[in-house]
Amino acid sequence: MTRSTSASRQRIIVGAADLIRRRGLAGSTIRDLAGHSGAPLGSTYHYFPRGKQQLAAEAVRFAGDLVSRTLEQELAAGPVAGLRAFLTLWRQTVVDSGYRAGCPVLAVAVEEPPADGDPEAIIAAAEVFTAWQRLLAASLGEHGVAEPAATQLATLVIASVEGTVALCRAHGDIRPLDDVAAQLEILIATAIGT
Amino acid sequence: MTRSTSASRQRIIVGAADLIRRRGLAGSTIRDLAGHSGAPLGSTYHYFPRGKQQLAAEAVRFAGDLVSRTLEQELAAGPVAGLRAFLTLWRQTVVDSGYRAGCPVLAVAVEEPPADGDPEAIIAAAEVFTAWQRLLAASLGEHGVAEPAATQLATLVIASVEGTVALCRAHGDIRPLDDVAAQLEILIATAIGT
DNA sequence: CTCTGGCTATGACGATCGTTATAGCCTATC
DNA sequence: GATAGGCTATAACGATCGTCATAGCCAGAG
Repeated sequence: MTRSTSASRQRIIVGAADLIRRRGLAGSTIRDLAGHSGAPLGSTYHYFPRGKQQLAAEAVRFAGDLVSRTLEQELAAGPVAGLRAFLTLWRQTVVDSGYRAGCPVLAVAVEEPPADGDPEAIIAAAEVFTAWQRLLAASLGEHGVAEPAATQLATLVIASVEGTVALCRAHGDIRPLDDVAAQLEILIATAIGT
Repeated sequence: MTRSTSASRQRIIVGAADLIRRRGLAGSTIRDLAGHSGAPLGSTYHYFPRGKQQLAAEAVRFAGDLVSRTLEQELAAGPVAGLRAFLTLWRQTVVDSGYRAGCPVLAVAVEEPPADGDPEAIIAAAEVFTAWQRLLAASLGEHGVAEPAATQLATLVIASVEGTVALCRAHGDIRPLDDVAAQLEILIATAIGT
């Protein structure tokens, strides 16, 4: 039953990531975090003994890895292809949710970590941001962009997309994302000289 | 005593903005929101009868107007000067707080508005973002940047700075902001042809 | 079949949530 | 110095918070 066990645990994580990206971490109760995937409250503390912070950290890592995999795949066809995939991913998230869902990593990053105990969640968020940024920076480097421009551009892309997703939610409009997409594509294409 | 009244009310708003940019809205209790400026809980509902949402909305507008005024002032010397002032403002916020404070407008924008009643706070957040974006876009237009580039660039700047502030908080490092600043400055300077 | 152990179900703990109500203070005006 | 009203102080409301404890269920190993 190791299989079924993992499945339950995984479903809690997936549900937690979905709820956090909508309501934030402080806005999501452990009961809702569990209930969003149909799991009972008791299971949450069985699988995540350190409580809310641990579950949030795992949800952030899950969402982060999901994006990282897509990013890595599409970057094989070059930085512009990777950028487009990254943008498309967030466009779907925002539009499909009716402008109610954002990025769970950002949601955790803008909240205060607990004063007592390890701030697992925000550390996980920082690691995810770093992972995305490195993937993009490496791809830019491989396509002829020198340092420090490659690093700076990669950070700019991650930051601007995260910020734009929040803008779209506030406005209830996808236009900010499309506007930023247009400028980023020009910027990256120019940087790699194509 | 209209003066003293306004002063108390204003101090609550200022304190609320400071707390929200650190803890988020859901992470800040009404008691803390009041107590952060030394005001009693009762005063909160006296000045803001519609409760937490109203106070949050006024805090967002206060912080937004503060930034708007600085932005408008510095943009008189051109888009690059305005950009630099905008970046410096956020740099101070993040560094001076020891990477514990971010942007209260973004904090509200990434949270779910209440299901019942008017979502005053997130509407205020959207209006603030629009105000900033229009100021910058207008300045770019006055310096020869045609549409839609002016609008797109302005949105890119706002979004990327908001996102970067969150990145800096997560990492406990100011470098993302400096990296983004470098790229944005090149981008804007190039766009206006200087 | 028996037994073991992972998982669920249930309920409770004290603390704290947003909000409301009301009684009293305190200053400005006449 | 009395009066009025803006503001504060205090207590309480039901609901819900994160967390923990424990009893029971149920599949797989012996």
